[in-house]
Amino acid sequence: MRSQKRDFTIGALSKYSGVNIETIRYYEKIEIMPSPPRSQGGYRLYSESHRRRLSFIRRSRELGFSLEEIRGLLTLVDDKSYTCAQVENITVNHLNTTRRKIADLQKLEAVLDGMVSKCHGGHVPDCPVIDALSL
Amino acid sequence: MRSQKRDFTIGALSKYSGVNIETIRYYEKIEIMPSPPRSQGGYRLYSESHRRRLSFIRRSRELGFSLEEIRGLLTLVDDKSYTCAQVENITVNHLNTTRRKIADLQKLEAVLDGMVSKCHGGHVPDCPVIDALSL
DNA sequence: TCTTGAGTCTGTAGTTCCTACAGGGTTTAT
DNA sequence: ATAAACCCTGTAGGAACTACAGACTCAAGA
Repeated sequence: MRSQKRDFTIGALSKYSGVNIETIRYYEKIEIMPSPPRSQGGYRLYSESHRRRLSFIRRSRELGFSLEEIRGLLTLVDDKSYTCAQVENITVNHLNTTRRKIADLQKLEAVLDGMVSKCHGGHVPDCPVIDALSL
Repeated sequence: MRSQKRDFTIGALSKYSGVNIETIRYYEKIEIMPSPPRSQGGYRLYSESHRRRLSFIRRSRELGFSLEEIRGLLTLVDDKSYTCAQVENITVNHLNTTRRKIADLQKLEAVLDGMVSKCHGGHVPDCPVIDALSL
């Protein structure tokens, strides 16, 4: 019993992944998602691995990575012929921007949290949100 | 001695904030940045508060917030006539997405960090990066 | 089996958020 | 005063979607 792959259509994939149907087809065209097999009538048939890849892309986009950055990471998944130095290069780079983003978001979190607390106190606080991310 | 505001041109603002000159003018057109005063010859003259606002926008964009989301936060800064309930609404919302993003980035960080360690060990690791953000 | 309605197909055009000129005026340093 | 470096407006292009239009497919019920 390997992986029974119950295929699903593009509409179902869209629901499971939170990505628009049109965007899914767009991702296939620019080759960041693979072309799936088709039914006799020409319908795209997806499986679990597609759903996982697509969810990864969506969430990475929400974190502010460009499709080219994501494509770079995904080649690490797809292409098994990298040297350690190449992998480390891509990975360390991504790790740096990831850590910077975490730090920024935590600053933002602190400011927003402070505002909510003050608001609970009853009077409208002024909003120092710019101070969090203005260098 | 209040704030001595040494004005600077759009090119300088671009350097200080890391935002392209064209993008700065675009932000003015869509009214997410205010129209600054002009010199006799028509040059835009910016001061420190512009720089801070613009840096905030740039870094928020890098964190994956849309201009509309950022505009929402900035109205909290600009408009002093909100009720506490309104402020809390906007803020709590933003706080939720912010925390979700932090959590996602931390998962990604762990995976990338793991890859780098394995790479230091000498042999090319396979890349479980999708697992970090595929639900 | 035939029909009907929801779902999918390709292709093209529109939106958002920039980015890159073109052709001209302004500043500043020599 | 004059050239280099900068800025102006306007328009056109690119990335990453998003929204049709018109035709085909599929599942389910009469």
